Amino acid sequence: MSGTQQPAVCPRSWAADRPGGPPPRRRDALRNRELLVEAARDAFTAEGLHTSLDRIARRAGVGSATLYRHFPNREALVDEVYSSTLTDIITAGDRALAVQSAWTGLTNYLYAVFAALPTERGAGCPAGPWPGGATTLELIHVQHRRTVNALLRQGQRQGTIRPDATGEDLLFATAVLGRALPALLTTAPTAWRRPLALLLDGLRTHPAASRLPTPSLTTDELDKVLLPAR
Amino acid sequence: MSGTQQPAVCPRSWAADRPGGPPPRRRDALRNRELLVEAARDAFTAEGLHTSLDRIARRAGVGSATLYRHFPNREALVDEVYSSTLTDIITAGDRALAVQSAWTGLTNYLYAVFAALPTERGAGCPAGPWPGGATTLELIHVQHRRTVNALLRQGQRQGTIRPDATGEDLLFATAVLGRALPALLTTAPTAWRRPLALLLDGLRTHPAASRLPTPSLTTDELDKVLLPAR
Amino acid sequence: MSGTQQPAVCPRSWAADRPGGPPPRRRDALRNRELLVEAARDAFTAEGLHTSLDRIARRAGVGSATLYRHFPNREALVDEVYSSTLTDIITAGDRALAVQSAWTGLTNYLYAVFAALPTERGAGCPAGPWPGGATTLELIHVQHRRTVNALLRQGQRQGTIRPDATGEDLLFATAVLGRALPALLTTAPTAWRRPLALLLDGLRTHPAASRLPTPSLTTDELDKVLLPAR
Amino acid sequence: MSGTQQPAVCPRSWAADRPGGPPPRRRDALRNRELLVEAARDAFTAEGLHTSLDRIARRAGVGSATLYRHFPNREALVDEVYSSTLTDIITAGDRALAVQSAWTGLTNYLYAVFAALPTERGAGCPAGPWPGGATTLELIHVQHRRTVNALLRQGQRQGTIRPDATGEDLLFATAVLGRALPALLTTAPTAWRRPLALLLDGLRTHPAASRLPTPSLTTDELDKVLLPAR
DNA sequence: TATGAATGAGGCTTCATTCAT
DNA sequence: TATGAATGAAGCCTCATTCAT
Repeated sequence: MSGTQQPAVCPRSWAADRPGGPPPRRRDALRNRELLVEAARDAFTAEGLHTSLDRIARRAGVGSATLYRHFPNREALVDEVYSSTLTDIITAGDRALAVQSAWTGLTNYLYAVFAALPTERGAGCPAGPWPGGATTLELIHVQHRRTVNALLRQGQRQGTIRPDATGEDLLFATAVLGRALPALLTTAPTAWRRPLALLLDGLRTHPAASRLPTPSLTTDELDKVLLPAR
Repeated sequence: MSGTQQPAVCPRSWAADRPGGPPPRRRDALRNRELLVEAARDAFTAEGLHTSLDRIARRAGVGSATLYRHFPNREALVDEVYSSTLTDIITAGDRALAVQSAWTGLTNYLYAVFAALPTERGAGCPAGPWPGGATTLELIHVQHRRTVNALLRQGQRQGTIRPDATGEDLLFATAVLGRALPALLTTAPTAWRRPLALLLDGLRTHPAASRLPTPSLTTDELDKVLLPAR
Repeated sequence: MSGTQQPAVCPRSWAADRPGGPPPRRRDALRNRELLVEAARDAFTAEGLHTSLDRIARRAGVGSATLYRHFPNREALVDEVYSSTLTDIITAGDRALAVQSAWTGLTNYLYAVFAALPTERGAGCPAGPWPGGATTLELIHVQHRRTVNALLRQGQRQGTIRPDATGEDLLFATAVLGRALPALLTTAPTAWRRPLALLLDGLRTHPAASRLPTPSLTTDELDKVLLPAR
Repeated sequence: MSGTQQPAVCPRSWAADRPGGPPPRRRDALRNRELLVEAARDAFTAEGLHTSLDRIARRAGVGSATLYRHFPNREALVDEVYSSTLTDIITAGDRALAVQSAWTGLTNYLYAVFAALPTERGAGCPAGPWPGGATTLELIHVQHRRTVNALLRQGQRQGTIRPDATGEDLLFATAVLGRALPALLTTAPTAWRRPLALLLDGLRTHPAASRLPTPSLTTDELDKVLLPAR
């Protein structure tokens, strides 16, 4: 997604080469920090944002106090985990707003957002409601809202999006779909494309003869995705 | 039309008049059982399937041990709570399959299902993945799948539903939307209608000029629904 | 001290014989409650109001969750432990205010208060500052202040107490002395009488030829009392 | 008059010019040591003898391991912090013993001691019991005892101090009052003078018409001093 | 050497489950 | 039988102390 690091949206990435910032961290500490973020990403994706921090620490192979040294509370960890996603989403939003056709922009944008969420280099997707104070998640939400609202209004002016749809409709629908992403991750990581396409088709004024992308989930995959998590 | 009680789908409802079953319970025991199921329904709907069982017992005004006497584990309770919904869903499915137009049937069916979930006499909706082994929920899923698949195929034969959609598409989308119901309950209990309508519009071959039902969520409502849970 | 139980000041003693109140507790639960209060009294007295609640539970021979069942937080426990002391102090205050000579009243009152604190049937004495929210301790403080202020003013009007002393002087001095009581408990439980007598002698207008009460601490006792606690 | 440094009472002050001791430290090491002692003094005074050592290190701007390098355990740090106070106390004691009137000497001495405790160049005052093995505090106590005993006996011989008072009485009383100093520090740093004056008035044989020094605590100040520590 | 980092133990609190009455 | 009570395990978090750089 976002090839270049945008400093403005990367509030915590204390890169070691910043001259005026805090002194460069120790090698092993950085390694541990990485391990923790990875473990947290996995855990958040697999078990939701409310997993046991102790378990995250164990997963990362460090003591729980080490986790707390790096991240004074759950929110700080959440923020860190999702900060790269924030970058991606802002980038995708800016790009979409620059496109002539709002419809194309919206389509591209939503695909980009969903693609950014649950990948190994992206950030995973928060399962369920998130704990208060996680400012990165809130920023993501705010940015997403800004972009979606702008594109929607523009599309309605251009006549490609049904006039009775609201930003809230789209935001709610994408949030709901987004929450299902973790369940897809291991089984069918791109399966979100089809419901998204259905949603978009339902949203436009003059549906062209669109084709649903990616193959459908199989029955077994659906079972895996929906039935009791662990 | 399966108006009559189907034993096969009522695995635990030890009705007092079953001849071969356990002996008829004392009046107060039955009363307690009822209270527990009610309390559990409310609690599951309000706080998700992982609420404290202690709190459910207190809500019901009985001791926690009484809860365990009636339901040996959480799953048994979950099953019982959702068993009535199962009946509703089966009924709605049978009714839908009897309709000429599969499209009309499907539409009616889905609205009926969602309407059945979060009501006081229905069952509420499980928030998030459920604990292992909850058989009633699985049965609901099986029945739902049967109905949806049948209607979908029929609609495609009748030319009203896009041919590239699969049952899995629809099942996944409705499951995902269903998981968002609890969050809507207190704020906007019918807000699911609009995303459902969008989905259906995206699903049909020749979209008539449909109108989205119910007013949209407001921005504030959306925030309440999506932002940090309490 | 207060021979008869005064209901008004005994907010938590849910005696089993109250008809309209909560149902009588189970025998063993009451026993556990007693054990916990005893253990807490000892622990508070010996190690201050900030001891580990876990240790109190262990001392009482119950699981820590049992402690929390009986007392939802530290303050509730503190309140319970010191509620009987509150009764004593109020009683002593009322009695002192009824005496003609404010000087006699004050003397008797202070001796009574200190006697009520660190005894086996009294309540022990909070070592150091107490955690917020312990309303019984605050009530004790309020009552004590009321009584001391009244007696002091009266004594000054009667000419027996030096006019430049304030209620705050006396309250501060007694609080400071009170905080030393736990250290005395095991070694010389009445040793507070002599500093109290000195204080009172310093407080009166025409010091009669008073004698200090009780034998003085010995050198060894003083060491035990002052040197590193445990 | 012990104006000069007395080695016997300075067990840990590894001055750089001691011949037989450890080799002279590097300049920055000495600096760090100073910083640590300062930080510890502040922290002990403000938060009691049980503050987090980590916080002391951070306050001093050094790593926690540096603290441990300089002071192998908490007690060593406590000792060092209070060693300068020890000097003050010895000095004041010697001066007092040289005065003709034991009463005057005692009075001056006690005021000097209390004045020495909570100042920036003095040492602050340990709040509550101190951790085992803090030898400087013990030395302080020994010296204090020596002085108080001598003055008391002398005063009793001179007829100015009541004959039934013992050194232990006075030592206990002053210790108890001393423990309250930290609480006074921020609110009313000289408020100890009034209870001390009361005590002394209670102690002398023919009380002259003394006046209590400093204004009394106000009600609000008393509350701040006594009520729940944050 | 001085440091930041790591850690294990311990305190607090809640909860699912079992037990004594 | 139904109950309130008890419990142990687990999560959160902090701190004294030790370790690797």
